[in-house]
Amino acid sequence: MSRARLARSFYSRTAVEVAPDLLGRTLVRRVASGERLAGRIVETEAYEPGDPASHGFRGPTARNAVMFGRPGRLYVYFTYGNHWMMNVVTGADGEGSAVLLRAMEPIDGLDAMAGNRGRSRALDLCSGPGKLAQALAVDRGLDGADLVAGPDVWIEHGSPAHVADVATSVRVGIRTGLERRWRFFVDGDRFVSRGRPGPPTRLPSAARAPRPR
DNA sequence: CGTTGGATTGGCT
DNA sequence: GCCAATCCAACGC
Repeated sequence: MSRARLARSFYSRTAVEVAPDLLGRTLVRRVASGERLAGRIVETEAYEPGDPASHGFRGPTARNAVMFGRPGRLYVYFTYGNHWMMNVVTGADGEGSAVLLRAMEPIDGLDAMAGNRGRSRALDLCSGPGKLAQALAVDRGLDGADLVAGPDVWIEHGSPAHVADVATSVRVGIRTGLERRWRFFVDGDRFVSRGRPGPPTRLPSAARAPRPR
């Protein structure tokens, strides 16, 4: 369990490589009071260049500008009139790829997260992308925050999930790009969101007897 | 400048 | 399971 930060090189890979590698890592938010809010990432989605489901598909705009900048920064956007979403910028500088952070198991700062959420049950704090940003008090102010060297939010090495425990599915809530099964999650983990994707499958490299749940 | 609908959530049936 | 809430970026005229 390492508290060292992930380096820029971690993010300088394709979104499809970074997304499963983020599972088991520790997402950390240092709020203004100095308190540490943190958890174990259990669900991500990859958005690649040329992917019709990606915000970057039609090129850079004011909203998605951070996606087209250097990797290792946070891309935050607002949707459905209520919710902020946290993404990690990946790939080469200018490429326009990112990984959506969808859920984590809260580890540190649960009381503060509960206050931010207006909900107290641990399972309700970070089990979805909108919930996660709300629990961590992340909004537009952190769009572009540097995960590699910034003071507000970062990701530590943690304990990477074993490949055999990682499952994939269609990404949640999109209408195009359904053939790309780029949602990655820790199979059987209680803190994964309740999305409505298609049936999950194990990663090809993870073939082995299923564990009991 | 007006319209549309979204990488969701939570409450109600 | 269904659907309203709520706002703003993107796109079309």
